[in-house]
Amino acid sequence: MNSGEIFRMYKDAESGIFRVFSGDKVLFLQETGEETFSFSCSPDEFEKYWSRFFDLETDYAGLYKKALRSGPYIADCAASSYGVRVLNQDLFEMMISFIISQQKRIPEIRKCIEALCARFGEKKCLNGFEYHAFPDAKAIAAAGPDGVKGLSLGYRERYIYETAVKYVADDFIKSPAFRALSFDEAKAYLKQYCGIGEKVANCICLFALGYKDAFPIDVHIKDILHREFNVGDDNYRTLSDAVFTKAAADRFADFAGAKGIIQQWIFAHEIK
DNA sequence: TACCAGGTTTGCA
DNA sequence: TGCAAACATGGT
Repeated sequence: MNSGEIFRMYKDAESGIFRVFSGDKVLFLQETGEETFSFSCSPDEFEKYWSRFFDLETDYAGLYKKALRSGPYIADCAASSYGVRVLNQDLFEMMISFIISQQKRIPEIRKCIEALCARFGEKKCLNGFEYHAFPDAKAIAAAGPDGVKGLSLGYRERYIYETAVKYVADDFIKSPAFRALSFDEAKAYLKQYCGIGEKVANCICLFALGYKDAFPIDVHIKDILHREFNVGDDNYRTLSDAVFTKAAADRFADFAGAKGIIQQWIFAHEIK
């Protein structure tokens, strides 16, 4: 919830109930015991959506044990990130959310996303609880290039509008064929959208498309790869993304296929 | 005040 | 192909 992979999940301070928003859905979660939770959805909706959303088919326990044996730093990250899963979120929501994320801190990202939802998201109601869905691409596109003004998006306004317009017209990205692409193919396809570069494309692949080997390189990860894994000298921040990507592949070769989960545990640990 | 943020685009070698 | 500057806005 606080590890920068989902921006619309909140804990109600009074009741302790978690509210999880995804696309046009909302889910209420309550901890009922030691690692047990009640879900507000029907068993059918759980099977059809939330089970995959929470990535319940992936073996995190095995990865966790492996991480604990992988040197003190990774072990620390795994231990302090116990319970952090890499979710399978809505594609368009991740595209827009991570376009917004560039050059912003997490609290500001949340604010921008909520503002976007308030303006363009369909108003919905579940059990008396009113909320705004994440906007449909059509709603953003229909409002025109000036429709996204006044939301503190800055230069990202153009990226968001153009991405919404392109997405509306893009039948391929909504087809099963897109989901069948390889990781590299999907990433390259996403980068054709304005505002989606290497890092954001990796985030989308990891958080929406299930490519658990995606390894987004951002300023935090650069700092960590330098500090903990001896990548680069004092000018390491000027090194290209490719250098960090290769370094990560080398350092985390043991986790091939699931590097993105390790990345997320590292990230969650560092921003705590 | 100066610097920086889960970067990307643009323009120029 | 690769590099540096420009890009809005808000927080520290």
